[in-house]
Amino acid sequence: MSTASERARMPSIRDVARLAGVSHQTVSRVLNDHPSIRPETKAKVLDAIAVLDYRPNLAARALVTSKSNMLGILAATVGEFGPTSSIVGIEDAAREEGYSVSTLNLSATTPEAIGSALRQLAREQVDGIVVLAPQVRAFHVLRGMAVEIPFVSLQTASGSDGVSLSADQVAGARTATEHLIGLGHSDIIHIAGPQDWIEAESRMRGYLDALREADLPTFPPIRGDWTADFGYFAGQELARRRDFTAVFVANDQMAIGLMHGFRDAGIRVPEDVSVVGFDDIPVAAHVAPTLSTVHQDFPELGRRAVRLLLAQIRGEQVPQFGPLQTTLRTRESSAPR
Amino acid sequence: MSTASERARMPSIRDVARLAGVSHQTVSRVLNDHPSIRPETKAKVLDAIAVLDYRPNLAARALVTSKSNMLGILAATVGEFGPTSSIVGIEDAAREEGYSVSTLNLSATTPEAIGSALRQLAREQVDGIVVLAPQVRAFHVLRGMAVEIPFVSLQTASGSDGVSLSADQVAGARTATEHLIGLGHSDIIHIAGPQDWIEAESRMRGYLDALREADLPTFPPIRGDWTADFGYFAGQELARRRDFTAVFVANDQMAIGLMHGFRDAGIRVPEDVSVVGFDDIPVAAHVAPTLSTVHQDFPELGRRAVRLLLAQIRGEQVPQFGPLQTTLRTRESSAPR
DNA sequence: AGTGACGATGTGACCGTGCACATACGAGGA
DNA sequence: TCCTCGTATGTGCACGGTCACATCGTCACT
Repeated sequence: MSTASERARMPSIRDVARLAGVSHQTVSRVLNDHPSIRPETKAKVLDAIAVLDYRPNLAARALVTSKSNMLGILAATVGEFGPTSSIVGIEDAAREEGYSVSTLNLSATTPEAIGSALRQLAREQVDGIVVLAPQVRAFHVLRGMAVEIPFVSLQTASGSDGVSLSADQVAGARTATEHLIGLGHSDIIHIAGPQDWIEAESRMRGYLDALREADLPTFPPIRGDWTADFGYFAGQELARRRDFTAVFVANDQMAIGLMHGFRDAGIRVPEDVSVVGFDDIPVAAHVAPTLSTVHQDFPELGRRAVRLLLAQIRGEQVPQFGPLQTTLRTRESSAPR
Repeated sequence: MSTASERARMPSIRDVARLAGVSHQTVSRVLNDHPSIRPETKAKVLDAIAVLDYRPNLAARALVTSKSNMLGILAATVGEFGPTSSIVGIEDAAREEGYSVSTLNLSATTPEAIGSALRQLAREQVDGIVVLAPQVRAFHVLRGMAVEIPFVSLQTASGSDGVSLSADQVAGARTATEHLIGLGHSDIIHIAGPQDWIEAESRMRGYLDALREADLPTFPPIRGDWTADFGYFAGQELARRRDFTAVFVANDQMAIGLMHGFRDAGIRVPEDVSVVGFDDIPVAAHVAPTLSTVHQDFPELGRRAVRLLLAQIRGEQVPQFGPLQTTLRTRESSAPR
């Protein structure tokens, strides 16, 4: 029966040292896998650690090393499917490497908001930051502010230059558009994402490239907001025009909404109009008609981001990833003209 | 031009003190809003802080106070829509209260995995933990292990007993089933979630309650895994039986897959069979036919979790939330018999 | 035998805070 | 006038690790 009154202080490195009959520094060496430790001594220390159920205090360690063993995620994505999936990949990969992850969700993408978020993460002394801020504006802000903390930004640029990373959006969009062209469509319109999203721009570029190369007419893209609701209204709007036979939509949510809008307006997919989306969200294969779309591996993107970031942090050779491939998933919503 | 060689050490509380001509303790008092500080002194200190761009070192603070100002999220959800949405709510609310959030995603829900995750968060000295582990097993594990850290668990129990919190799943499922009954259906089957998910049980109970009360026959529920793919196979399977006219599905993904399966098997929704889902995911309003479902406010659930947790941490009166209401969204997929 | 290098371990300082206690000063009551 | 009390501020230590340096023994080489 122990004295309940005495505050249960966690055992420290010195408690372990006392029990093992060594100095606290020796314990520290065992914890950090220092080479010059006699196996016998190491065993004694490990025993003591086990007996006391000792766990190193991360705050103390962070204080003295000014390294927190923690990565930060700065996310400026409302809850889009893609980025959210990447976050899971990031967390898993980080955890595997012994890092914790602190997430910071941003609603606004103003320079001030991004700045203060970045400073917040810096205060937490994260060792590195993965930025998921697919907006053009955010990207510039980041470039502009000289952060001393290593960071990798996800899905912001089309190429990978050591600090940014993404699937090959342009190629994916191009493939999707070429698929429609191959089906005999020559009047293909595009519903794009918000103007300041880099991915939206890339997907639009891929669309334009494919059309130009095939000498087909391009249409001014319609700017959406990624939501299914917008897609619906766009569908109703487009129903008045009949100068197209196919639509390439910048993401699946809008594509699904679009098909709904068409349906309500009496336009059949794919008989009257073919539709291709982007992202391959889980329900894309099951909506009616099933949606042709471009698949990309978001979790893998997250894992790569972590590898890139850790290489930077550790000063190792930064791995050069080629752009992540996308895959076209052909389904019912796209059919020959 | 400054000497680049000298390591840029962050300004500490003592640097501020020196510049302001006071003791470090006075600076500390200013930082912590201590009452006995002359306004004049306070101003001097604040000036110095601004000049040096000083920011308190959280690790040092955590070390001495053994409080980290950080909340942990322990999530054992593969990436389901609901929990993911709640996480956003948690983060926002936590951030507003000045807390950081460290997320830990679990793939397995074995007692060992949960235990080690909990210990990991404890090592990070989080002040409290929100657990999103909707599996029955996880719930028991948590109950079993005496964690000294305050925690709130989300979506595990149907009631709210101060440490757990959820929308009223039973009532929601009951409303959905009653809706089908009201449409004249008497043979209603249920596709449930995985056996060890508490929500799956609650939704099933709501379904059973409604049927029993209306004196209608119940069917042994079909156990799914939440995925649209499972729904699809279930649809094909069910197409062979024709002993029902309505299906209440435990989540929207499976419901969408189910409708796909029916479609491929030549069963029309809602003419031949009515379908109602649960969760109201964003595309539910746009699939064909649009899906009747039960809406719940996941982000609000997350916010409440944080309020509950903070009250516990601060030793305040723990707020008693009634169960969060759900709303039935009636759409095309459910029609009169 | 002397010397240098290396392995194994110990000693003390230090990281940046907050806390307990000490101190200085002015106001108010006996 | 002296003592008490409250306000405003300073002093030193503790938190739990790591780092730089010191110590001591052993072994190889000259």
